[in-house]
Amino acid sequence: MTRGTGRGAGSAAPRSVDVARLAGVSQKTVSRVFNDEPYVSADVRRRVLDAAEQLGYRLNNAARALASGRTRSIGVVTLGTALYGPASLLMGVERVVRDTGYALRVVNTMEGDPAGVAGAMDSLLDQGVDGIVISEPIDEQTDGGAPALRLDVPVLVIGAPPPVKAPTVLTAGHGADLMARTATEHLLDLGHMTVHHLAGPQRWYAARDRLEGWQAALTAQDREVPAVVSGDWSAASGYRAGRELAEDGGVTAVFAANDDMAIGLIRALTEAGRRVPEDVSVVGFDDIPVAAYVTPPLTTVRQPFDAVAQEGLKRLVHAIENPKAEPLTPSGPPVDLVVRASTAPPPPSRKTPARGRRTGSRAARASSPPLANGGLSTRH
Amino acid sequence: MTRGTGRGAGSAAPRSVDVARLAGVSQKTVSRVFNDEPYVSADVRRRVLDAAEQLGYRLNNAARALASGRTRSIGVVTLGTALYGPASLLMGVERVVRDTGYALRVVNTMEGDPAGVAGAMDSLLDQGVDGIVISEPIDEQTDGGAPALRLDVPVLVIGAPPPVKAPTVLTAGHGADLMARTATEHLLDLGHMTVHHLAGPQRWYAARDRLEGWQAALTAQDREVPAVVSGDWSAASGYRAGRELAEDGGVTAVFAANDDMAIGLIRALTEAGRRVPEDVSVVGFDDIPVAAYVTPPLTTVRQPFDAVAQEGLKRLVHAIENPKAEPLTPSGPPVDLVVRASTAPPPPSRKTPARGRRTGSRAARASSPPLANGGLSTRH
DNA sequence: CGCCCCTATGACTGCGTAGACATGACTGCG
DNA sequence: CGCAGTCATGTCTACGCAGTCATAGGGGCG
Repeated sequence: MTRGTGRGAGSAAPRSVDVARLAGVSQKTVSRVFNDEPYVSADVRRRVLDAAEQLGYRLNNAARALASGRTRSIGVVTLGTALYGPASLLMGVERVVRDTGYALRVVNTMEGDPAGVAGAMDSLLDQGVDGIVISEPIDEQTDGGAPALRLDVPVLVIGAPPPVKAPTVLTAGHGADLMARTATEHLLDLGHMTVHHLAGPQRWYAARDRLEGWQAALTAQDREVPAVVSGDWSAASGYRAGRELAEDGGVTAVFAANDDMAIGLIRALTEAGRRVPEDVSVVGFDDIPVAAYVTPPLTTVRQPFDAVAQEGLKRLVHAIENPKAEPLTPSGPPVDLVVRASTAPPPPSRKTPARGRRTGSRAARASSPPLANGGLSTRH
Repeated sequence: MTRGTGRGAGSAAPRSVDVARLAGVSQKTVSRVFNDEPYVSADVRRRVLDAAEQLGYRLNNAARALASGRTRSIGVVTLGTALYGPASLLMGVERVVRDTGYALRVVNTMEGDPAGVAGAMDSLLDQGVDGIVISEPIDEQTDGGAPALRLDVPVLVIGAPPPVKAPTVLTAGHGADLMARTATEHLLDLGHMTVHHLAGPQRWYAARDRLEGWQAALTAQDREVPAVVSGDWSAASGYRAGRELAEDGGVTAVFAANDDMAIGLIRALTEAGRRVPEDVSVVGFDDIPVAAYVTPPLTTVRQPFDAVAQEGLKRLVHAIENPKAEPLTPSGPPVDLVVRASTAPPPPSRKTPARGRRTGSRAARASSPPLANGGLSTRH
């Protein structure tokens, strides 16, 4: 019963007529069997499948697509990065796509890519996909009103307001603002007067979304909204931001837009002699796999990538196969704050931003303490 | 000069005949223009391109594939994980594939997936790819001699001995053993008597490769080869391993098969009161983006993912387009050890494994010290 | 008992392109 | 001046499948 993979060298690939001949039926009947069409007797179906296996027959997708007008494939536009977020999302999408019987075509966009998302989608359309998933559309030329793309296939945009015109436009992955808000509130609840924000690049919707959630949490409680420091998602940029923030003695809590930046930030703070979490609390975002094991274990917000991918794809496939009304209201992803050891109540003494400007020469005093909870995470 | 993306609703997609009619030439000439065939006058080419733009024409890939027998696409089999290594490799592959004018189809395999790599390749063959890239073939049924797959397209296997039979089988990404050896030697050079190894899952070729490099380094210098501790690439498994290793006072240096495990390991050691790098040195593998910013900054080995992808793909495409001799001997990737602060000479005193069995109750003594080099990395 | 509908199958054809071959126009050269 | 060779273009058709319609047998039911 082993799958007949490949065919012997030399002979050309068998076609459906060959199978038909061997099974003693018409080519069309073979087609019927392989498409699970009704009105095929059990006996004929058996004969056809046997013949097909014997010959090592497999449907020719090109011919199939040409004849039917559908490619049974879905294209994905992702960022060309190995960042945990985009990568996880892609993996989630792949799984769902394959489960639904579609094939996956992938095109990256690089930040700074002149063609950008438009070029990527174009490339997918060239390939004739039946639907498109856009993950984090960062468009270079977003300045003006980039002439919204017009497509003729349904589109699912993850995490951003759609820059496209298409028969169906779905969105998924909203709710990051809520999660950001929860993270910020966690810090306020611990007693911090306010919370600083280490933002991601503002061209990313995900970054803007988190920033808004942070702002909302602060203004809802009438807290001062400190100036935003920005990074580029990398730990290196978090480190740079951390050096700045370390100079401001008034900083007692920081919400970083992702875990990598949070880790860089913590390093900078530590080197500057600000202990985490005793002097400064830090919250990250994403819950990358190492978050629980860095020093100190990082309090962060877990993103439900799989759920987002699955839920969104389900709706996309539905839209592809039923070009009627767009149903299925998206379900909001659950907020999942993971509290570990990088957050704590603020230091008691200091009340007004003590402008104790520290010089770099003192930096070596750092020492990060042991963690109370042994690095295990607790959910919220 | 904006690209004419999409077409107006209602009207069907224009075909090459439509373009031909408008340009006053034959359909075949349109085909010639779009395939960059020779023997088309500049004038005609212009007219055709103008007509095509005017109509918003784009080649129909299905028809093209059917007529030519080639899909101009390459399939990739990856692990369904967001692990830094596989994800980086995928991104690298995508870029190169698109640069060479091919489309990318992706299929994941999950560890534990019954269909496994065989199923994934099958799915790609169904889609009619012109070539296949397999990244880290972990096959469940590798026990016996899994009936090697037979394919009719060239295959590039990254990081493993090929489990397939195909017209052309290329490999890339070897050399991890060398890098592992270098990492191990770095520790020996610092004065450690021997080096322990925290290995990855042995079903992964990458894991076996690194283990071999480590062994080679030790035996080349007649060092004792300690028992191997294994993990599953995750920081969590590294943490578990770290708890074991922490009980053995003789451990002064550990080479972990990837950075995530190294980070978990360091955490466990730290919690157990073993300081890194004063008491125990740790080297990782991969140089993930946060490696420079964890505490302490991680000494690790950088993998040249992009170079491997690019070099391998170049050869694959060559094999696809020239079904003749397989040329282009692969170039070995450069070893790139990044020395940071997680490695140091061994503690002076202890000469023989001082069986000073420490109890967990003392764990809270940990304290990780400041780093000399401010978290910046230095190359080797 | 005859009519109609449902099941099971086949014949024919179109999908849009590229390959094989044909056809003219032109060039260069003996 | 004529013939071979090159360039530029056209004609015809296969690629392998799924849609459409046609056909033929078999009940159910009035």
